[in-house]
Amino acid sequence: MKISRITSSHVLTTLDLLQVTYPEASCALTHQNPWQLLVATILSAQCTDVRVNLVTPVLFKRFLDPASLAVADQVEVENLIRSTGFFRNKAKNLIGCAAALVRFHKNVVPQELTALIALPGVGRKTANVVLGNAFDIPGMVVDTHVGRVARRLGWATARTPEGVEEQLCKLLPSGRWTQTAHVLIFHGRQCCRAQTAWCSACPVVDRCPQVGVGRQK
DNA sequence: ATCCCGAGGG
DNA sequence: CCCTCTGGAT
Repeated sequence: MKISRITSSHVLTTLDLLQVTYPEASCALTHQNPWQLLVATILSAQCTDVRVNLVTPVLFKRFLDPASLAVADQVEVENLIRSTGFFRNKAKNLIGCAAALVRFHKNVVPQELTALIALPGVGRKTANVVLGNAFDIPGMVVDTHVGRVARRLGWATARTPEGVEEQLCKLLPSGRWTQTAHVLIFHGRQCCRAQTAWCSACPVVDRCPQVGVGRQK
């Protein structure tokens, strides 16, 4: 199958199959607005969404908006988010983030990648999650897993992460960018591995143009 | 004991 | 590139 024959709906179906196979890969952060999503995403580093969702309601009840969090006592914030890990860094970043929004962004979350990354505690990954899930702006972090799996599935041909990102964003339907990156990472780690692919156990073998590439487990 | 859907700093 | 920051799950 050539790349030109890969359609959006074909990709979507494949994605759904992968999602069913790796349910834990789906993003389950609860939020009502970009600000809450930003906070939840910062907290989600090295921590499950379930644990993040346990602390955010308390945090948002105590600090309603960026303005109140910006002047919060760091130790109080630390105690509220302790169970999400890296709590000292996260508390400092959360407060710093809120302060930057107040100071430079009129209290609202910016919609530009560079502006988001400039916020404390916000890197490429967090920024892309916020852009995609809160503003529906295309973008995803392409690591080696995402690149390899996307190429094997025929969804991308580019060799650089940036090239793959561009091809995937064009191919994928609105709002599926971060979810796709995540599910491809899971698939790449657990089944479609770099050295030994496990095609006989692959949930999407029949949709893969390169079944049997490389060594097989 | 080891791994994790990350970010920042050396 | 390598390290560190942390708790919780496995």
